Amino acid sequence: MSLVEIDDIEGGEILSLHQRILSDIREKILSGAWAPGHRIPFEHELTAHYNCSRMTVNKALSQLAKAGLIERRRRSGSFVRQPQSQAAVLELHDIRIEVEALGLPYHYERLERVKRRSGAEDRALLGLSAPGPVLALEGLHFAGERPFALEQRLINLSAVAEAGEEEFLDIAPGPWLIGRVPWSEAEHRIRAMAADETIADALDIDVGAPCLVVERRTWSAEHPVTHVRFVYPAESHTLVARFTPSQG
Amino acid sequence: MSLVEIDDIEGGEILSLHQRILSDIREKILSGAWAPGHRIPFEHELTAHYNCSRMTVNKALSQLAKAGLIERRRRSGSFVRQPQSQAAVLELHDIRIEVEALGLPYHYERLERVKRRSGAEDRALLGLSAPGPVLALEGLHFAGERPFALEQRLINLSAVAEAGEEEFLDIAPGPWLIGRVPWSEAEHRIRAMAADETIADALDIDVGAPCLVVERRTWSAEHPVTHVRFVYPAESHTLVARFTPSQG
DNA sequence: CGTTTCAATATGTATATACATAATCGCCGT
DNA sequence: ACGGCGATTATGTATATACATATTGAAACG
Repeated sequence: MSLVEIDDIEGGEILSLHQRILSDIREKILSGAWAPGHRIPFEHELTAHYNCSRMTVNKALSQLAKAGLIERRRRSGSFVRQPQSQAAVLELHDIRIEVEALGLPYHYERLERVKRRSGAEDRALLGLSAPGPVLALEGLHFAGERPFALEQRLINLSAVAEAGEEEFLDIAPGPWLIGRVPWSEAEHRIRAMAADETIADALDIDVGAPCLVVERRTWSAEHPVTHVRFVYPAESHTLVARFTPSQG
Repeated sequence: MSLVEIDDIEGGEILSLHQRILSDIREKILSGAWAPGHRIPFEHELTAHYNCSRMTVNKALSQLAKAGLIERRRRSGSFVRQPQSQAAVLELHDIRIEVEALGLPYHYERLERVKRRSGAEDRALLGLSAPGPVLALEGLHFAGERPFALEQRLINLSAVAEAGEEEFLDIAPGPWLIGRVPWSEAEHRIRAMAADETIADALDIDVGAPCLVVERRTWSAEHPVTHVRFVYPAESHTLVARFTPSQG
């Protein structure tokens, strides 16, 4: 397979040259080093840089083009595209990735954290029949300095006890959970809603402004794990779900 | 570019060999001719069938694999994969069924019907590169006496000529199309938006009220078929998508 | 001065070839 | 029968090469 050892970002991984080129360029774009509109090196320059054939470079670039990260123009070269805020509904979306795909710095900020015995409302949201300990979290995802999404989350501590020890001060609970709890089932509810005062305040928009609300319940082996509600200002967000492939 | 003329569904389009192979196989799989688990021809067989090099076939198959339609196993061949749990969001959209599930009488009412040559905006929505005839429809779906959703639709008459003869007075174009045109690909965009005057008027809600907007583009064998936008008043509608993780 | 033409250039697609890798089948010896 | 070993096979990745196509910029022309 003609493999090449590469010192990758985290711990030496073995990547094919093709993948190496792909991830190099992707990294440059997502990190913002190459801003939208920037002309990326010509195929023949990359060919020289990686010391490989043009076919290999071409394959990588074609793939990036199909993924929508770059745009290729004959005779002119290849350019970093203006990103569109998109997320596949079908994947458990990671807001960090969405934000970074926009070329903006991401951070998370906790607003509230309460441990309590589940009330009726908590149980309805989680789908629990018996009372038990839950962790209620509220936090803001930022794109640059602007709030990008408000997150309101319940975690069933009977299913994920370790979560009770976490502060979630500046790490979002989503990625944390995904790394720890294998989910077996999820349900999304998507709707529009007018911002009430709490939401308007958090997201810095007007009361009554339209918002997109995505709620997700997740189960692991029949046990409810978490319920989360993401609230996005309407202008900032479109969900995209595509069926049958366009690959990336 | 070594182009090949293909007699395609409507009006000869020019496809590269690579794309021809891709869509051929995709069609076979999506139509059900090759069921999940079926072993698709070996690369060398396709090479012979299309009279091209293995690289070309390989590229197409790799793409299908990345798209998740097929699975490739060394020494064994390539197999059609079990379909992914994607149907969730897709199936949601027969509005009659949604309404009837609520126990309310359903009917559809046409507001507008215009046949025209596609302008720039039409082409952008449909994803067409060249101008051609389109049918623009606007209609209302009712639940009982109340408007349930506003539908704004474009149909590419180059792909579905018969649609030009239909009046769509009280039958919705969605079900009509589904019965006639096998779709091979669809894209959903979901967002929230404030009602403008047109929408508020049609749906009998206030200007500025939040709405859920679901847009769908559908292709059949690489041909754009239709673009449709459903606008729901926020209170009336929640999308639900349930799924389990699919490996791969 | 504007327009037409043409060559240069970067990408797009295809070829033939080569070797690596993973999985399977069948052979073999115990 | 059983387990291991090598040959076979299909895919995976890469090479060098060739020619097509779109677009740009500059030269030639009226």
